[in-house]
Amino acid sequence: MSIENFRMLELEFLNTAARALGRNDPAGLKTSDAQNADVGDLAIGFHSLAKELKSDPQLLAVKVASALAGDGSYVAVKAENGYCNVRFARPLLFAAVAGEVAREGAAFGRDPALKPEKWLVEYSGPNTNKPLHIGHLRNTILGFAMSNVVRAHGHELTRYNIVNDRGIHICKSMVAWSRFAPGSSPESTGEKGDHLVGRLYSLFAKKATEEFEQWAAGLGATEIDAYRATNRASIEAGADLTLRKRFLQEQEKAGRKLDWKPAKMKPQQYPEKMAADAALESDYAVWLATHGEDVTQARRGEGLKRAQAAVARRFEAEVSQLHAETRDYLRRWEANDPEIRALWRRMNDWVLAGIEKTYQRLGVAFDFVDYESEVYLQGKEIVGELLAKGHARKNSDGAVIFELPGKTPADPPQEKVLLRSDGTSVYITQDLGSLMRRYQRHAFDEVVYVVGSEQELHFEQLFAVIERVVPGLGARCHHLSYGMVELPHGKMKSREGEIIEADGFLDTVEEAAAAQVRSRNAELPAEEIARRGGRIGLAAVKFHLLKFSKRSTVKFDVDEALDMNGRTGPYCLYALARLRSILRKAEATGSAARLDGAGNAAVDASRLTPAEAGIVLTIAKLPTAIAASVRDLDPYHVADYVYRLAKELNSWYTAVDAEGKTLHPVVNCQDPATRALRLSLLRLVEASLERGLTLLGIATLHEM
RNA sequence: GCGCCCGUAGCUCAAUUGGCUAGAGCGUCGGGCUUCGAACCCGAAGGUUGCAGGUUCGAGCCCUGCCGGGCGCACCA
Repeated sequence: MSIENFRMLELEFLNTAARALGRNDPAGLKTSDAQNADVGDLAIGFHSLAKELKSDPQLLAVKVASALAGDGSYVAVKAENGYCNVRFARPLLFAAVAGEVAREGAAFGRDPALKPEKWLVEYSGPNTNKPLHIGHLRNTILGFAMSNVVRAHGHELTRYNIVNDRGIHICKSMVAWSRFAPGSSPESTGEKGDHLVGRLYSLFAKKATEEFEQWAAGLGATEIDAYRATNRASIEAGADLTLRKRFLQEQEKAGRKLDWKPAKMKPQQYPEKMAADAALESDYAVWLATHGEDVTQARRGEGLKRAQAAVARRFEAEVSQLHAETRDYLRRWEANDPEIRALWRRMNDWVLAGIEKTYQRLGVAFDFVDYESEVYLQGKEIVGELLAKGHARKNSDGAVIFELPGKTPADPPQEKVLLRSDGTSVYITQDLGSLMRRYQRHAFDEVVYVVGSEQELHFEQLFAVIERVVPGLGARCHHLSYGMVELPHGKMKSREGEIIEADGFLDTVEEAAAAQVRSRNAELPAEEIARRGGRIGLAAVKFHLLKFSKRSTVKFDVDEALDMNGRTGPYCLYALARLRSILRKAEATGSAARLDGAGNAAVDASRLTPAEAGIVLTIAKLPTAIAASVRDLDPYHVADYVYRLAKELNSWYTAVDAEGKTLHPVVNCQDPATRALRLSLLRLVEASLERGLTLLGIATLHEM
């Protein structure tokens, strides 16, 4: 039997170890990385098996080591600390890995033993009232990479996008267009469609604020006063509550004990607690007195804030022309008013065309797109079926209720609303609709939703509901939940605060990258500088968004992401470009070796230096990295793989001996056999880096 | 108040899912270009893994209780 890939080498090792212990198969054994490169390539730990056999791990390790000693496949075997470390014969290792890369080609990285399943991945989820922002960027890049990785692992993959194209926020842009910019269009203003509509949306917010202030300046002021007069008691109580909280926090910081838990208190502690309470109250009185000015200010501020919020709500609901018009638009939209529908369709098309341009620029794509304006209707049908089958029930006021178990076993069941009492749909209705439609259409095995961690509860509930509808399906639904993106200036969140729109952000990074290129290659034509800057900038953004595990909050420091020194996209791109420069030189001097079966058979892999063998071993780990990414639903393992390989390559490339002479010359290598080997190795690294970066959605360069 | 997540080197993050001596990047300090791209590389210092218990042959990882932070707990999306 010939060894065709690294996995077979691993299995051979495991099987031999199992046989040495008198077992039929390697169940209970698994390989891990050797402790370090000095001791070997791979290891097997015998701790858990020893426990099972009531034996000593080191004893088993020694037993296996002695069985491997005469085997020509291994050039070093060492039993230590309950591990058996081995180093594979170099020709064997090289042939296995080179053969795998050559044979798999563009599929390198898949798991040959995998039983393929049908997977769906949903990501991006744009709104049609504004352009993509930096939060969408993490989502889209993460989702695209995840879907690449799922397919690379060997599964059948369908990529989905869900477009939020209906609701009150869309109507705001439409009202702004009708009232303040009728007739404007991307053609007339020269703006990208999504930017135009986003600007109209902001314009609505601005005009609504103006409307409110105008009203508040006159009639509104008395309204606020009246509100404050009638609600003085509760306002002051509220203000007092905040002050008290502040006082208690200060006390706690100072080390005062406040966390008396009545339920856990022993009876003899009661007098102690009462004394403590009395002391606390008197200290609070003193604190209030000494913070007199502060207190009045806070009370005034707090009261005003609450009054304003309440008045603003009432203003929106009862006074504002703009908000009334928006509600009117929504009602007419739902009633299929032709005029409103036409405007809606027209503006949506603008936004979608603009967003599509951003997708193209990012190099991401989808196989199917769902529109909420369509799936919410299917959601209603699904809810109807649930009702008919008795899975859900109607409330006294007509809302459809689904009973979910309480958060803890002790809690009562919670009532989840699936349909409002007026029959309109809520958030979960449409997700139910799209999920069932996709399930019926594709009969998928697993589905992954790429959505921010703030929606964990929503998906938990969605999956619980679907589990009741299709038993067993809930467990096959997954939420790829990720953390937020922050810029040095402040927090970035989809529905609050300053929105950093994606195109402008990408422009900034790409221009900074182009400036780097220009400073080093001033002679290049402007278009070429822009092209390289674009690739480097995108690589910087994507790698930075993929190199952390999904849960962590990403602080996006542009300078850090663009740094050539460090764990960055540009660094990986540079390693690959430098490698390709060598290969070009080799082609030019006619010393190139071809990466095919014959070429590899010709190279003498026994000449591999330890550094080179290490690189081969790293190359071989792509299937492992991909498998880990699928297991964790997190592509960062692949980003880690790419960086490690780039790092090892750069190290190898620049290594020098004691006199400062290059240790690993390629083109200049005097020995033809070593040169051929190194060229083969570089082709393997090139293919692996290209493959890894492609999975991350990062386009590479030949020159930087 | 309840639920989920997080707390690891000065900073930002890993740790093959309970295993060998807890590793990287940045920053700091020191070193390396007459030869394939120095847009790089090498070395050093830096740790009571938030605290206190527990389970285990073995805990950064599992359990309990605290402390600190993030997110969530709508007939919003």
